[in-house]
Amino acid sequence: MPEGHTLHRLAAQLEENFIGRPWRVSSPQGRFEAGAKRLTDRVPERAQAWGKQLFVHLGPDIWQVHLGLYGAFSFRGDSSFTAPATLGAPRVAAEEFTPSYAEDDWIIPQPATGAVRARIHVHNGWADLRGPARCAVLNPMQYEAIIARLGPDPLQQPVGETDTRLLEQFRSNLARRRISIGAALMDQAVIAGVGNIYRAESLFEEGVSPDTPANELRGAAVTALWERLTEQLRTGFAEGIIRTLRPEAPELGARGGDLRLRRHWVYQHQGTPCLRCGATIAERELQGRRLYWCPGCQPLPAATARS
DNA sequence: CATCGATGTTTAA
DNA sequence: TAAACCTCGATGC
Repeated sequence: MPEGHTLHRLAAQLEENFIGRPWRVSSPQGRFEAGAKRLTDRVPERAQAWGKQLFVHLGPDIWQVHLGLYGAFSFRGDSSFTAPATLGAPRVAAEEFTPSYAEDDWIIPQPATGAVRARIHVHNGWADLRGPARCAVLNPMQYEAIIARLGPDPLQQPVGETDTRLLEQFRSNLARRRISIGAALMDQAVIAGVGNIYRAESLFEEGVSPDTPANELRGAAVTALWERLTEQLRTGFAEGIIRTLRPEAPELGARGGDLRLRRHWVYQHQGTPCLRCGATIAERELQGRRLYWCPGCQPLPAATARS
């Protein structure tokens, strides 16, 4: 589920399995051959996530990966290579296999199946990247240009802390935009890492209408929205899935048990009663993406309501 | 076997 | 605002 939390998990996973070790990079599919050739047989120094962007630093070269809608990494290795089967868009779980080793003691990877853009390989395992929207080698200037276009990422804050500098950047980014908060949360220059699910679920939990003009949100509401997104993204990072609805939520009472498998308050629940107020959850298209909200819990503020 | 849709972004019109 | 792009599982005939 590649919203920001997935990319931070990915960066942590790459740090664990790949950083500080020589790696081999290839492009079985062929569409990243030049980049793979440049990166292979070197030692990656740092993996970094910022919003939905992933960067791996190797001296002045930076490997940039953006998963887009359906990009994913899959991991395989021996028992010393601890990694989930996949990170990113949903993929089928890998089957068991018995590791074997080459003369140099490197694990022998299985043949790539399907469209593997990039394969990264260390002595005890490997990862395959499929379907990314971007997979490129950047120079420092190109990297800086991309970073400059990204807003603050709530996951840049140390766990348990609020970085007021980042919060104030979010606040001023909203104040300068004449678009709705629903549109603003999807703009990676306003806040980095939020996607369609976190947009819907954070606005619902804060009781904010997606149609509220971004520059009319009150100060306290901006702070609360930032804190809410921080909490939701941190939970997603810790658990590896986006779950904003919990069976033990007080609003659910005895219904919680029946709702164990439901993860979201409003995302993809249009046409059904809101679990908080009973109003029918609404859905429409906004800037080419589906927008979900509860008209009962998220009314337009009276001052800006249209007649 | 064909079509659709998805957690996203960029480019063109 | 629309189309293009990247991939694959689910759905439908």
